[in-house]
Amino acid sequence: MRVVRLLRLRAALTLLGEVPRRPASRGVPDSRRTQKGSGARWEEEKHEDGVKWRQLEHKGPYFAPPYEPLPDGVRFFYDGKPVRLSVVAEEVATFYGRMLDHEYTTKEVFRKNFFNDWRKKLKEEAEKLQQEFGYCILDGHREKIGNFKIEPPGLFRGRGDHPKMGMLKRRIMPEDVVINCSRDSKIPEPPAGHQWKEVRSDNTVTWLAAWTESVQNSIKYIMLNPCSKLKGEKAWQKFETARRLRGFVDEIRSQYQADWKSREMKTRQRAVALYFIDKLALRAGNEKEDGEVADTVGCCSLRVEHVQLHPEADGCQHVVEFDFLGKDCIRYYNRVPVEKPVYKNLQLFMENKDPRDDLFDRLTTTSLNKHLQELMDGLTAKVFRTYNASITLQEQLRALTRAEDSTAAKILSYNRANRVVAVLCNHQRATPSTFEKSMQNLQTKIQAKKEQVAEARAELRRARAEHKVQGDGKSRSVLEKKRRLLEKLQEQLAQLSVQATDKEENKQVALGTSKLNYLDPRISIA
DNA sequence: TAACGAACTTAGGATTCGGCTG
DNA sequence: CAGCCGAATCCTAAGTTCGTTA
Repeated sequence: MRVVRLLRLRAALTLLGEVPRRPASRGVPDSRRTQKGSGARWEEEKHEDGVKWRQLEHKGPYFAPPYEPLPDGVRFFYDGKPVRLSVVAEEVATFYGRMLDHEYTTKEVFRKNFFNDWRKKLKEEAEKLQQEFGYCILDGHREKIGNFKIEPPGLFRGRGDHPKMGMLKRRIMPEDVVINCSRDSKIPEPPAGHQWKEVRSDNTVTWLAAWTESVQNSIKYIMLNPCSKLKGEKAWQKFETARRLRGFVDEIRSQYQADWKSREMKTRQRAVALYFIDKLALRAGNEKEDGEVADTVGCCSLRVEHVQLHPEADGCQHVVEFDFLGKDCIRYYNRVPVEKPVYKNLQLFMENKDPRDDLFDRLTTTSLNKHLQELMDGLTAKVFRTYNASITLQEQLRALTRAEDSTAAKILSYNRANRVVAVLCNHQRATPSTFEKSMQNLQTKIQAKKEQVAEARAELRRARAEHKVQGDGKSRSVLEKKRRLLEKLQEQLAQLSVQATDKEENKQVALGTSKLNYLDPRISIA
């Protein structure tokens, strides 16, 4: 399966072609609101600065029908909860409902067949929606949209200790939605009896529709799927920037090391922060408005209470202990030995401060990124995460694999390398709810295998004794067979315990995020 | 220059899919 | 051949970055 995926990636990559140059200026070009000639060929596209498309046509977002109470006596429940059904699914459900009194419905086969077909109907409908609303035409090509459904209303549940949890996320109506498409395209039809808030034609942005969400008052967008050319090229550029960093990183490192001794406090703080971003792959850490969102931090927003200094720990000198909640309220806990000047600087930064004070009080993400921009065109804090994730993957793969390995061995090594990256980036997950059970199953298997091994060992001993007595060819071949059996079983046992270790180590590590966002596919392919 | 806002990427949990196994 | 389990996909929250505005 994974091999197939890589092949697909390869195909996608060869399609990507030349990487467009980054626009020199991000100012709004003249073409912002005007329609330039359409129908240009895909490969020959050369957009002016900041222009994302020449032609964009789509059906607008899909609005799920609003809830209407069903007439008395017509209610559908699943697992004790009322469910809302589409017209078709509802009709099929009534077919079953009409037969409730009949003894058919007590028959397992009848129930199963009905349920399977009913589910098929729901699936068909999802496919129909995907076909109708799930694609747009961008510069003459049909592209998949990432999220074409308007988010349904509900109670907001932020992550972690969110001050706004439980607030109502109100229903979005067409009157809330701004549509973005080509001026000369077929303007999407709003649902019957409604109007769009606005229809505009801005080809300097990539979104197709947008609305303001009612809990945080932020804008939500409908955008293209990651497999689209637009997103693919952007991802390609991201990895190109990370690759370029490789040529600068040595010098950047010597520079920030030198800056640890700068006379200016601001520079020292920046140098220590950058060291953490580089070495530990911490996020930039923008300031957040408190009371509006959960209290989480990144590098620049670390507070004194988030670090502890140990002159000596774990047999190392100058150990820094980090303990804070990062993005999505995922805990970051790490003890790292650092260079002496870093340690001394941290002592200095923490002097005469309260636990709630900023560790880097002279530093903001803006000033840090401004500095990085001067060191390399396009360099920002997050590039270090991409760079370090990709370089780590490459090094791990180099160390773990050799060309003659079997595909299975390569996949295992790839997963190992992937895991090292996920740990670096602190990509965690909740231990799966099924973990205990499946681990138990595995342990049972291991136990059984151990018994088999013991049994085989005893049999081998017996065969050996037998051979000593008999000394003929037949007893020798029995002995050999027992020996091979024992070896095979021992190998299987080893395999199982590796599996168990793997499972245990993986239980809290999420591999998907790094695979998706940080690992340059070209490294995987190579 | 700080605050704000827009646009885009990155993230974990829930849900669905699909291949494997006993 | 169902039932299990990990992977893929969906969903949308939570970040980063950069331009604009006060």
